[in-house]
Amino acid sequence: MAVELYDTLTRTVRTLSAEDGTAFRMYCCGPTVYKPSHIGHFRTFLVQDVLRRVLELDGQEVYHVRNITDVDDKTIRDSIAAGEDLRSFTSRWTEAFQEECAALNMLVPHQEPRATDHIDEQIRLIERLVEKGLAYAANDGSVYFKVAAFAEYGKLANLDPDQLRTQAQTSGGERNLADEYDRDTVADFALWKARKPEDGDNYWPSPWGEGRPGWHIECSAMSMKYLGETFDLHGGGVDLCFPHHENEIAQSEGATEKPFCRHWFHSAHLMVEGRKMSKSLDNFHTVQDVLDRGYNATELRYQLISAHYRQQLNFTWHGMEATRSGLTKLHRQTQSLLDTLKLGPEGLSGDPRDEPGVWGVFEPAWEALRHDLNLPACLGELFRALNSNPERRDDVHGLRKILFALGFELDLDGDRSHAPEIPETVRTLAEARWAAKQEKDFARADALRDEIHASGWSVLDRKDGYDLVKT
RNA sequence: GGCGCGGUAGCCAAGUGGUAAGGCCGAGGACUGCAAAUCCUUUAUCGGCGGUUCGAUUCCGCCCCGCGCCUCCA
Repeated sequence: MAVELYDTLTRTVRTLSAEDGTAFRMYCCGPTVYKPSHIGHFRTFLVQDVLRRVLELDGQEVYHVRNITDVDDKTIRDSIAAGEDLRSFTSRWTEAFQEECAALNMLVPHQEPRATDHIDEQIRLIERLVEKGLAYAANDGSVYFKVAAFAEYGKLANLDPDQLRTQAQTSGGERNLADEYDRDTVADFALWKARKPEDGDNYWPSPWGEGRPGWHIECSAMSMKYLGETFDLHGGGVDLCFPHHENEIAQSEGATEKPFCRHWFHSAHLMVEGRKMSKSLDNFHTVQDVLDRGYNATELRYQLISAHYRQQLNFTWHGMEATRSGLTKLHRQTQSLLDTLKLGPEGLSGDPRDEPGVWGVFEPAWEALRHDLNLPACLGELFRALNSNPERRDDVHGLRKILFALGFELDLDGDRSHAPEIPETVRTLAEARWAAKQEKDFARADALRDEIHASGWSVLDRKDGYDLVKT
């Protein structure tokens, strides 16, 4: 048994393994905390969450680190605008992020290091680079990585470093804005940024004067601190491929002369109604936006993991409706399986990671996950298995594992306990209608149903009675 | 211009060198006084043109269309 995943660096599907033979060490680039994360961010984090669940179901011990970037232009700008110090400002947004992760039923990383808690580590890493001639201090007190000194620069994003060095314009023909500091070539990137007036109180002492770390260095410093100089997997959205991860490789491998990480895991972007979503455009939906529309977190989770991770996912409200229907079917069929086996909701409780690898009819769904985390295929096989009317005890083990991998917590048999109180007037009307129906006075029965409907309730007849449901 | 991804039923979306999973919606049927729910059945030849092959949606070439990245965006 093994889990296979596409690796961005080698452009091949490779088997994942723990280099040290014990724990699989994965680092995921986390959010920059200055406003609510949008559902596109959560797509990436959810896909990473599923990967971790699959690895753990496969019997591997996973050590999962996801950073919090709490110092950059935007966090500084917005905290000052809010009249709040950076630490408390970013702490608020970090907590908001963590609450939404919990709502989406994501496993909590083993470490969630913050950039500002690791300034020393970052400075030491920069010092190593300066000592090795891979970085230089500019006149303004900033320190830059010397891209020309790192021969393999561009290997992850498959870009030509010579071209990058001389590129003064972006594809859109705009001036390359990256050139606002004093450096040798446009491709060189800042490891340390000299203090500027607009930084307010947000600066730290360093061998090169007061300032703050650049964008990429915190991930190199923190991943290596918690996972070692070579670790197993590094993940993020495709947009991080360049420059962020390319720069991380340059910094890290430049300093250590060891491979930085063994596997690169990038997930494609979420689109919204056919358009790209990003913090710089104003078209993003937050988790709260989706909840406000009346969808629950499980429905959102399902939608966000339902496409293959290397494929763009187009989020639409129409799609959310389809997802809701699909989840309803999943509930129903799962309940049906439990009923067949005379098991209560507890039949699916407990931690399936501790159970033996028995899959029953759900084996194909598991195979789909193991092979490059093929979630659409997994969902297809899940439904196919349920449609086959499984009735063996072993099948429940398989279903429990698949539901764990997907992170779905189904509210089985829970509808009645969560149902709102039925008003006495409605109950009376419903009793009267049932009596009328028994006497085959259908005109009166229908009239009473209309009355009940006007009170906000629907009557659903069964063979031997009826249910009242709030509309 | 450079690098990369995709075009499969009304919608979403897997997949394979030998005639295409699954979900949603729709349709037909069963059930029901009706309605809802539920159950059953049912809906494609895979962007276009060539090539390789006994055979291609799947491999190769060209073309058309859409999308992403190319310096601080997951």
